[in-house]
Amino acid sequence: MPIHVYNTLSRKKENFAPSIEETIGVYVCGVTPYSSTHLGHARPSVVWDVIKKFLVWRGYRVYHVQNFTDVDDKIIARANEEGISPLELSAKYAQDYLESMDALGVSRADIYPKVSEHIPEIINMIERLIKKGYAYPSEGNVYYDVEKFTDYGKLSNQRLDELQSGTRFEVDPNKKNPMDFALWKSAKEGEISWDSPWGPGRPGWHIECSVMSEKYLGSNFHFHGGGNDLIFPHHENEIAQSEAATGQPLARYWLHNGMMNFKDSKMSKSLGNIVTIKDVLKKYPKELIRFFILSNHYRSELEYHEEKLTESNKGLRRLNETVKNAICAISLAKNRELNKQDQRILEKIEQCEKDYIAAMEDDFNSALAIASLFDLCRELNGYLSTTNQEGINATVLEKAVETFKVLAGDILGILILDEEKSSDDLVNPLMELILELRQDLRKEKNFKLADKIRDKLSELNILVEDTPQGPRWKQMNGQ
RNA sequence: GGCGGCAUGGCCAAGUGGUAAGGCAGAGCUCUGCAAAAGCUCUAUCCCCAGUUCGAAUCUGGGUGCCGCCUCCA
Repeated sequence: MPIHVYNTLSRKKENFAPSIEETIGVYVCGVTPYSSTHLGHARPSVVWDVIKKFLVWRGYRVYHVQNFTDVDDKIIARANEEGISPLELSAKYAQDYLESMDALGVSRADIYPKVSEHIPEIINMIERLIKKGYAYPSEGNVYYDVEKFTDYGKLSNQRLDELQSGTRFEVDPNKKNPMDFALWKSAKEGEISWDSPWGPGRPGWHIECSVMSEKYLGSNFHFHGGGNDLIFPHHENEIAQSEAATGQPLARYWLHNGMMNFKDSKMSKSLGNIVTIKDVLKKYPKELIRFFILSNHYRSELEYHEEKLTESNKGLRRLNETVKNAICAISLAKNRELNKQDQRILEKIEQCEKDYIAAMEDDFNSALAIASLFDLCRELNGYLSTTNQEGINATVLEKAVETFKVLAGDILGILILDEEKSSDDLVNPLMELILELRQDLRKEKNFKLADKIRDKLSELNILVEDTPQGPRWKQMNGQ
């Protein structure tokens, strides 16, 4: 079955069928690192992390480039406030970004190119654009001449005249057209700058992505991604720059994720309604944040509330408990011929994997993929409570656990399997002892004392459950 | 003003022509000494109006409400 992806450029789902030999080129617009990494940044990162892992699991090779725009107005302003250099400031927050992503279990891109390290290439592309007549210098700046690029507006479906009438800011007298945008900005007094044929200055916002995607992925790669707030002007301008310079389509598929909203509007640094990833991770596991994000389709808008996170946690926990219980049960299960019931569960496992793949192949519908995991979860729980003579089969359980480990663990990153038992060497044997004594009490029908032990342990955040296979305990951490 | 998107049960959320996935919450039941966990059963006709169609949540037109972009933004 072929993969289908929704392409912003055509505004419909398209077939995505690269040959298995070719490496899939992915360029995802990264961040402008001038303040702490927030949950809004987690969305595209987690989504693309999962897309990459899914594609790799399906046998493809992926090369992923993600930039840091480490020189820009905001960075300069913020650096001045803090009394450090712009590059020091952006390096600090780029580091914060990478740490946050590592903490979320997001696999790293193959390369994170920075604007400040690609000045010669940027100057080179600007020169190419000037030579071809798509750009013009003016007072130490260089502007892109949008009227020269006849396809301008094709990604965001805008018409140049409409855009102009919507102009809300003062028109720069150096520009031929109000919509022209800067490729090179002349430096103000004392500002960070590089020498160029047009005088000291720095790159405009959009040019770095055109330059760095070409350098690392060539002129016609597979996926270009980012938040849908980047469609205009950022990606529109990238297309104008790259396609004018190379004469080739920039990317074949444009994938845009929806915004993460907080308090009814987009989470963004300038609105000040941000929740940092590191803060959330102090209270909740990374798997929960991923589960929360992946439970929604990547293109839809996602409203963040802490209560929604705790609610999601209950579903996630059920999923994880099922897998843990299955792992525990393997040692008690039997190795015998498969009976009809075993056969049925094996079919369910297969069905789950089929549904999961179909969901992911349909524009990476992780929400639907997760639903297939819950379907298997229910079947497996039913199987685990089997009480008939033949009991449960170890091979079946192993197959189920393996499936969860790959689909939920390796690809989605939402499986939590360790941590319930104490790391303290003393606690485990001690708990064994307590539970053994409590079992004796229960056999003697001394339920009063047995219940007291359970209650007191509960006060210590240790949950005791009596199952057909014997007592089970776990530490409850936090929520 | 222009462009794009969204509106599905108490809450969250899939589904883009054939009669509504999944999660959470709720009710009842089963299992259990009790509990916990788990399982089973139950709970919607898809914002409003008009239309196309044998048939629409799904297509078309109109309306209402919300969000994003057009200024830095994932």
